[in-house]
Parts: sequence; C-alpha cells; structure tokens
Amino acid sequence: MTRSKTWRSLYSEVSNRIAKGVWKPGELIPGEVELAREFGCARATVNRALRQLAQEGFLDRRRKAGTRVALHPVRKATLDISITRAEVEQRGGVYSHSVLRQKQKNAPAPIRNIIGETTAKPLYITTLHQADGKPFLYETRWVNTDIVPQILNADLSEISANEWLVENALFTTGEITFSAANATAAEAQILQTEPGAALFIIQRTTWNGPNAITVVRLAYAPTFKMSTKI
Amino acid sequence: MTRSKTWRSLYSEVSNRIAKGVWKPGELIPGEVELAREFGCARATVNRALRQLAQEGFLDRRRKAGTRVALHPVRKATLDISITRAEVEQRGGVYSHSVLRQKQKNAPAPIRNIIGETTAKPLYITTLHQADGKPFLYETRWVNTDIVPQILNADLSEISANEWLVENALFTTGEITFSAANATAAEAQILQTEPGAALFIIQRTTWNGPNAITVVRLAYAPTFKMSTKI
DNA sequence: AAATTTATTATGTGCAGACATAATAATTGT
DNA sequence: ACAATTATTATGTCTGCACATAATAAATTT
Repeated sequence: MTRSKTWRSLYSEVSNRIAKGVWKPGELIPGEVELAREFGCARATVNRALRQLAQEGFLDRRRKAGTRVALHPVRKATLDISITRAEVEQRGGVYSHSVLRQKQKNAPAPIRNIIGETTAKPLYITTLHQADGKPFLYETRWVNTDIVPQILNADLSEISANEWLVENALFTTGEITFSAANATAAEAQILQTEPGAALFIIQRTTWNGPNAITVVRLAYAPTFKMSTKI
Repeated sequence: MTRSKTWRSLYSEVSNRIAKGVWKPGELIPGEVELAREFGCARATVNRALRQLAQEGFLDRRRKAGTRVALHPVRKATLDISITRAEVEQRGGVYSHSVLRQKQKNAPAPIRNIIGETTAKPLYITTLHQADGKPFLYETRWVNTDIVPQILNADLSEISANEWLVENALFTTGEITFSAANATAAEAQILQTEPGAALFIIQRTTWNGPNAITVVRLAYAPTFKMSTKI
C-alpha cells in the first residue's frame, strides 16, 4: 500500500532531533518544503506535524522568519479538572457527598465583585465531598440565580451542584486559580484536620458571555496532590 | 476574492451554538459532510475546526459514532510551565536570584528512588528567586550528574539552574505534582513568612528517555496564585 | 440464541496545487 | 541618512479528491 510517512512519524522524528540536540534551542530548522522533500511527503503533512509541535510549545513558528526550536520551552501541563465524583472514583474510592448549607443570601463583597449586582439573591451552597466516607473536599459555591434560576428547584442531594451546573448551565469562558491556604477553624473541623493545616485550593469562576454563572472554592483535604505528565 | 469560510469562522460558529445551547451537552452534532454543505466549504476545513474544538475539550469525536458536545466541558486546564524568570517578569516584577547552597552529596532515599543509583553524587542546589527583591520562590533541586556532568562547571549565579537545565539538558518527559504544605521553620525564614504558613508546592521531575535528569521542589511564597483561563 | 463475518459509516489522514498573509529584505524616493 | 514603497519568502489556509481506520450495524453461520 506504499504507505507514505504519517504526520505522527514526522512528529516523533522532529521530537527526537530536538531531544537529542541535533537541533538546539533557538536554532532555525529546515523549512516545510525542504522537510517535505527529505521525508518524501506533502508539505501539508509536514505542516501538520510542525503545527502540533508548535502548539505544544516545542517550536516557535513565524511566517517568513521560519521555524525554530523553542528557546524556553513553555511546557504546557494539562490538568484534568474532572467532576469530583470522577476524581474520587478514579482514585479507587467510594464517592459520597452531603450538602451542609443551602440558602439564598447576599454575597460578600469579593464575590459580588465577580458576580456583579443581581436582582435575585445568589444561592450559597456548601458541600462536603467524601471518599470512602472520609472528608475529601470542602466546596463553597455561589450561584448567580439571575442566570440559572432553575437551580433553586433542583434536588442537589442526589447530584451535586457541580454536576447539575455542568449539565444545565452552559458556559463560554472560565478561570481557574490554584493556591494554598491555612485551614480556618471551621474548615479544619469539616475536613477533620488541624486548624492552620495547609490546604490545596482551587477557585473556579465560569461565565456565559458577560454573565458570571458561579464562583466555587474547592478546599482539598491535606495530603491531596494533583499530578500530571508533561 | 470570493474568500470562502475560514476554519476560524466555523470554529466560532460551532462554539456559539454550544454556548447558546443550540447543541446541548451529549448531543450528536451534524457530520462533517453535512456541515461542509451547510457552510459551503470543504470537509477538510470543517475537520480543522472540529478537531481544534475537540482538542480543547468542547467536543468528543469518535469514528463512526460521530461528534458530540462534550458532556463535562470543564475538563482540561492548561497551565504554562515557564522558567521562573519569565514567570516573575510576566507579573511585572524585577527578577533576581541567589544560590543558597550548592554541593554534591548523597541524595536521601525518596530522591534516590526517583533518580536511581548513580556513580557520581548528585548535585544539590537550593535557590531563592526574588521578585522586586522580595522572596518569591524557594527552590530545592537535585541534579543527576551522571547525565549532565557539565553542570558542575557551570556558573549558576548568573543564570539559574532552572534556566541552565532548560538550555542544556533537553528532556523528553516529565511529571508535575501540585500540592500545599505548611512552611517549616527554615522555609519560613527564607521566604520571610511565619512557620506553618500555607505554601503552594510544585514538585517536578524530568527525564530524558529512561534517565531522570532532575527533581525539583518549588515552594512559593504565600499569596502566590497560579491562574489559567479555560 | 450466540458467535462470527461482512457491510456500512463518520472521522482520520494524505496529496497536489493554489492563493493568503505576515514579516523581512531590497529598492526607491526625498 | 531616512522614510516610504515594493519584492520576496516561509508559514497559514483552502479545495477536491482519495484512501485508511475504527466502530457500529447488519447479515450470516454455527
């Protein structure tokens, strides 16, 4: 079938040349036409491979200037921010959760700054997610009920607010912030740890167009680690 | 010039339909040929747009099964892992760093488990990175000198070990772990904070093929946040 | 009914050729 | 010397077509 080169084979060949230092950081590599000639394939195929490598941060490409090996490889780490249930189950634990509080109330200033002024009071929900019955994640969430009023009628004891929103409130953009914080007395009690313990924190905001849908703060129990290959 | 549709215009049209709920999560969207007909462009162009959306986690595509809107859109957060200098400068700070310790010594068991047995003693380096003269990041690093012996002759006061390795020890794979930890007394002093303060921790291991090059632990000063759009 | 084989189908990839575009280099005009 | 204009060039994208591949559905055999 005289299979010609696939773009993946070209991809790994170029990767190798970079890894072995045949092409060094900052160096200009041959152009698409020349590589196409060398590998005996179409320019589009070369383009496919190089574009992928550029997207992953290994190459810098600019029209006319050509393609160079990235000087400071900005490696991109892709984290899987799955829903908590999946996260727990993937770790081999049995998932459960319980809603601790759920009421409409005025949001404090920092949250109001994000959500903006609303006619209806936002919904405040705190949930404890458990793995094998032990505290895993303490979630505090504000939901903009101007945008998704239906959530007020949803039964959030069955599926978590997270899951409900994922399925029912479409979002266009979001922002995730990772940080660390000392457990407050209340958090420590909920997560069954010491006050002051270092907690891994994820804060996530999601918008649909200009409207903030929800702001959620996830405080993970100590010992939690989030890993990824790069 | 009778410009036909670009793949970007198709990209945003599909994004919009997802955002507006025309196509809901889990729903099967029209096939490439049908979209090509609707938009008056080649199938390859449709493919380009849909592939991009799939890569970003908005669509799930499977041969024969077709393309559906992703059920759990918040799945992938992509973090840019750059060198510390770039990180500081991107935040508008003036970067500086100082090597606190630098010597060859036997690695403790946990590190040796990762690096493996070596003939030469690994290099241990601790560095304080500063933004505007204030502590920003405390780095403790082990370098496998069997793999990159040249680092023993490098002047790491000029460029940091971080940058030196990026330019001189190309790596193929790596692993990043994010977590939180309470500052030890020593760490607190170095980072000018209180013992027990919650620190954001990144541990990174990089390999070239089967050989671990370096293991590094980055302890960020409190208030540090790592953000990304999704 | 269950297991195996054979279509069928939607996406995945490749090719050749063409034009578009951005960035640089060369040229020209002042 | 300087600014403005005009090539030049490498990547970016589109088209039409073909075949590859994975996954499912249908048909066939056991």
